[in-house]
Amino acid sequence: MSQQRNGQAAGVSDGAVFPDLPEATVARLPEYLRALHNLAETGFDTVSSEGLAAAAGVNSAKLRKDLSHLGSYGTRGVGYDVALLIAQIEHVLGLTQRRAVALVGVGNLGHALAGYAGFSSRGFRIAALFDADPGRIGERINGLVVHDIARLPEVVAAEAISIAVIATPAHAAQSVADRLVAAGVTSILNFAPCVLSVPDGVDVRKVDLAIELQILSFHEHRKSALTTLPSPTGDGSMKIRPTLDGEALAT
Amino acid sequence: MSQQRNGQAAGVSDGAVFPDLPEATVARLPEYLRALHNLAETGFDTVSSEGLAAAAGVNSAKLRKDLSHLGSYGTRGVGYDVALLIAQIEHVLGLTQRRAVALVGVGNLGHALAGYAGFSSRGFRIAALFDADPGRIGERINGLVVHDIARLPEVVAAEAISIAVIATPAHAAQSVADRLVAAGVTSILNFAPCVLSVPDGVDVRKVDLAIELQILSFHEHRKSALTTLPSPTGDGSMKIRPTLDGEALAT
DNA sequence: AGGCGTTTGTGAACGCTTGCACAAACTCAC
DNA sequence: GTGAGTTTGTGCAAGCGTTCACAAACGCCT
Ligand SMILES: NC(=O)c1ccc[n+]([C@@H]2O[C@H](COP(=O)([O-])OP(=O)(O)OC[C@H]3O[C@@H](n4cnc5c(N)ncnc54)[C@H](O)[C@@H]3O)[C@@H](O)[C@H]2O)c1
Ligand SMILES: NC(=O)c1ccc[n+]([C@@H]2O[C@H](COP(=O)([O-])OP(=O)(O)OC[C@H]3O[C@@H](n4cnc5c(N)ncnc54)[C@H](O)[C@@H]3O)[C@@H](O)[C@H]2O)c1
Repeated sequence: MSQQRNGQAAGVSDGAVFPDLPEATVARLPEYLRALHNLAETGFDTVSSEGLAAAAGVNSAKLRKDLSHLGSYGTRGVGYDVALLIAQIEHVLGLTQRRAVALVGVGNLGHALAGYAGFSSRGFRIAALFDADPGRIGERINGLVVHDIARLPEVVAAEAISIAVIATPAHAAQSVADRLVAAGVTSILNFAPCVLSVPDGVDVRKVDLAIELQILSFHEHRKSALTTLPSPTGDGSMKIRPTLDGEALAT
Repeated sequence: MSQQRNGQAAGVSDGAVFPDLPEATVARLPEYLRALHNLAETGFDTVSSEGLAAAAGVNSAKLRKDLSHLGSYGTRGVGYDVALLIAQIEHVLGLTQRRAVALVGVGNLGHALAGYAGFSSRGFRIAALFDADPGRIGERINGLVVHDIARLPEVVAAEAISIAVIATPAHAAQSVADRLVAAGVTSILNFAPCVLSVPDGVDVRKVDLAIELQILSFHEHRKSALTTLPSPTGDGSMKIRPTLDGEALAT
């Protein structure tokens, strides 16, 4: 309603905090945010839905509908104010303050994550590292010391940690998740290839590299199968390469 | 139709190769496959849709509908033959032969990926590593030598690579993608936080860690906002902790 | 002030996805 | 062989997400 511009959170906290934002929209807001930051660095003050949609790689109608869920922050005939929209999305995503994140499992992958600069530039701070290997405990990585996993409750409470990343082997992941939940963590990002069971109220998202590759593999499989059948409509845009699968031929 | 059991691909390649498999189903097949492998190692010969659904973390009706798209590979009153279903899903996903994957950008993350054992156990083989940094070229990682990115066309052709992983900084990713496509790669898994533009016929999937965390952050934000309002239905399962956001209070 | 080109916000239609519920099909015991 | 119990495969309806298309709103130029 009132358009005062006292930094972020301009006249938004007057109602509920978007209890019914569609999940698909939530998943895209971070993409818009990244695109907006790029635009801001490039010097843009405003951007049209068409322009932002292109930068984020989505349909412009979808973008407008997504943003309309947050309220009316665009100006017809002009577009969206980049800085205002950044502040608005960051507010909705709860990024107005930097969130503390715990990382459990400082192995191969964990080391890379611990040293990743993209965390802090996008609203997060790795606040603590944990491992169970006595040989790893005490090691310093990027200014952080690796704690014994036994100290989880203590450190989680002290650092006000609510989000954790699991980068342990799969066989340890459920046990780690249980301990995280017991320590008060309510959001988990899981890199181990297994399903985690957690109580209601705890969110889990997973990243499984092999699954992504297998989905790509399916489409590769489908593409190479198409080259074996003469296309009824020779569209010409498909590059016909010798099939590497050689499987449909084996019948 | 005919139920001969000549290893994998039993009487399937007689039609088209699943041109209309729903995308949501394709994304879940790898989950089922992983769960099935676990079950097979645990000694299960058959599994019910209920059991497999629980192991994969999905609804059993959804699982049955997904599998029904592949054909009838279950036995009513019994369940699914684990080994047969594994072979079937692997066939559909195009995993009957190990696929060669190129990895571009052997930095922090790339090192972890290059040493990851989960690739080879799930149908893939890292066939080549590439980087642009002269200091990195020639380095040996896990038995593989890091090639100059300039040798991309040559190596991609020699190793029959159709899938590539991009683990370079974001500012280099589009250029790398262009070179990959030019070299004949038709599927890309992108870890750089940026949108890639590729021609039709090339598939891109992205993994963005910060996006996952920001989605979790949204739900954290929503949860902590709920604790400030007295819940109309005190369900008791929600653990009320002092709000760490302190933002809804600032109004 | 008024008209014109531009862009947002959104109603409505469409397609995809999910979940229920149940008949058909199978095994096993006797 | 028959009946009881179990589990698959699927029609159907409800929900969710996407896209189109357009009126309302805005800036700008005259
Ligand atoms: N390396 C990759 O590129 C990659 C890619 C995708 C997924 N993953 C998955 O990420 C996970 C980690 O992979 P990695 O290559 O880093 O493995 P890793 O073996 O190198 O590291 C695992 C770490 O977890 C620690 N750990 C084991 N049990 C623990 C416990 N109970 N509590 C705390 N810490 C414990 C180990 O001490 C070790 O430091 C695995 O599940 C793997 O499948 C890895
Ligand atoms: N490190 C992580 O945990 C992590 C997590 C999520 C996403 N990412 C993303 O993954 C990417 C890599 O991250 P990183 O931490 O490994 O960065 P890094 O700087 O450690 O490694 C990047 C590597 O890419 C190489 N490179 C640069 N330009 C190249 C080009 N044109 N062709 C080929 N190689 C090139 C560099 O020489 C370097 O070896 C980044 O986009 C990052 O945002 C990293």
